[in-house]
Amino acid sequence: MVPSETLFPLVTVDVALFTVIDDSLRVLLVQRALEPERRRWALPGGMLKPALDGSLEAAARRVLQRKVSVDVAHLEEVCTFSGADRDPRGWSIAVLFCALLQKDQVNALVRDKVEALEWADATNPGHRMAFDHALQLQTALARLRARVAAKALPLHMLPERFTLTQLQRTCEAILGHPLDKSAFRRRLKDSPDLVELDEFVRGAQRPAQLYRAGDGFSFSG
Amino acid sequence: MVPSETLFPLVTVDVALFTVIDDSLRVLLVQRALEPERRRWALPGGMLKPALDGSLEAAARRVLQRKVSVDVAHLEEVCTFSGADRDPRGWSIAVLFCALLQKDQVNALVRDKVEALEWADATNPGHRMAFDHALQLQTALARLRARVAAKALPLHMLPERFTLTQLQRTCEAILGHPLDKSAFRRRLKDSPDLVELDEFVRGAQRPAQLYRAGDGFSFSG
DNA sequence: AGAATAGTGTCTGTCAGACAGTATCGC
DNA sequence: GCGATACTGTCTGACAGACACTATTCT
Repeated sequence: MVPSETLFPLVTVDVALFTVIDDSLRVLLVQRALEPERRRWALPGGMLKPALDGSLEAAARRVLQRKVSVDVAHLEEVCTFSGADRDPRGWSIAVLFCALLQKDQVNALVRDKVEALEWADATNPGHRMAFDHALQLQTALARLRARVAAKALPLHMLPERFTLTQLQRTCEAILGHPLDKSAFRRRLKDSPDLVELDEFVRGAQRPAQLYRAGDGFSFSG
Repeated sequence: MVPSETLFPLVTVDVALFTVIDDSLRVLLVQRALEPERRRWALPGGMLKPALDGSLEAAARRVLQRKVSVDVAHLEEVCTFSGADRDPRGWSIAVLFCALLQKDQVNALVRDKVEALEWADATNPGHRMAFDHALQLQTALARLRARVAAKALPLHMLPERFTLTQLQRTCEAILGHPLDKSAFRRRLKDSPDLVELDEFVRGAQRPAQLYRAGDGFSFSG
């Protein structure tokens, strides 16, 4: 215990990194290699380093870069968690971020040498989690769902070109319940966030039109 | 400059404390008594003190208690502001809170011995503000407006017993535009957040029914 | 032809804005 | 009665859920 603890809190950033795999919403968990809470599963996170980071959001990007070598398309602050008891090392602040990963980057994650990675079911991760990360995950999930329920489109989770059915499946996976196809498409018909392309996906059935994100698109802006 | 600055950021809490005076939305500003930014107007705020504060929200309550001796009914985290340049003392984090003040407590504010207080127009405070507080105010105001636009009732700004017209005027002051009376009341007709009382306000016209907040009421919950 | 998926049309209920109307007070 | 404010009724258009329908491909 260093004396500065009573003057300065520990400041960490944690990231709930979401993606959709097989129509199920997943969140990235890492198994901690160091004490405290060694071997427990946790959201990827790390200490703020003022000498390296331009802001808390930059710190979150650095953590993701270091742990999984990934640049996420969307990163958004959710809220903070603070107090003397949430981390045994002392009075601490965790700033929670919510991030969306492009589907085609899921396999680009680099497995850190010491930590195990897992894409856990976001609604039921199946591990007892470190610190207050179970609460953090619940909070980030609620924020993500609220945004999608409020008609934000999770385009940052999809490949650059995608079909409306893919988009609908992604929204359904996030929300956890099915959506009506007709209503879903009607809502998107005149959205400036979607641009109709002149390309189609061919499969074992009727071809589906491809779309891309509109130019000024932002998930929450 | 102490060397710990490169390891630990300064952590402060700032509070945008809103109320409605004369049908206009106001925010509490204080004039700084100390450097840096001495004599500039700012949102009330202060350093986090881990030895005193149970959490960042508790720190915000302590700051309000110390600066204006007031216990606010609603206090909600908005987001953080961070970086090396926002405060000349070094790399810093400000955690912004949004608070609502009961109308009948407006005059209960204690003027701190060194700082001047002012209830400034929230949309146009009329001062050049310290640090990034102009941006903070704008952000807190946007959050408040978004909540009220999403049908949250700012009952924490009203006295314990109030009329529907008072409530509507308060919402209008927050949003900055008039609301339709019929639609407003229709929406509240079956709300569990409002309880009809058996009392009326008598004036120079038809008496108005009084209401109080429902038992489990929370501005954003 | 039939399976499978893409995409559309229509009915209906809910809800909000607009606005006119009625009710009840003081003077 | 008149002014003022409280409160209500009704019309209408926007929109979302439900669900049946058509369209186009592959096998």
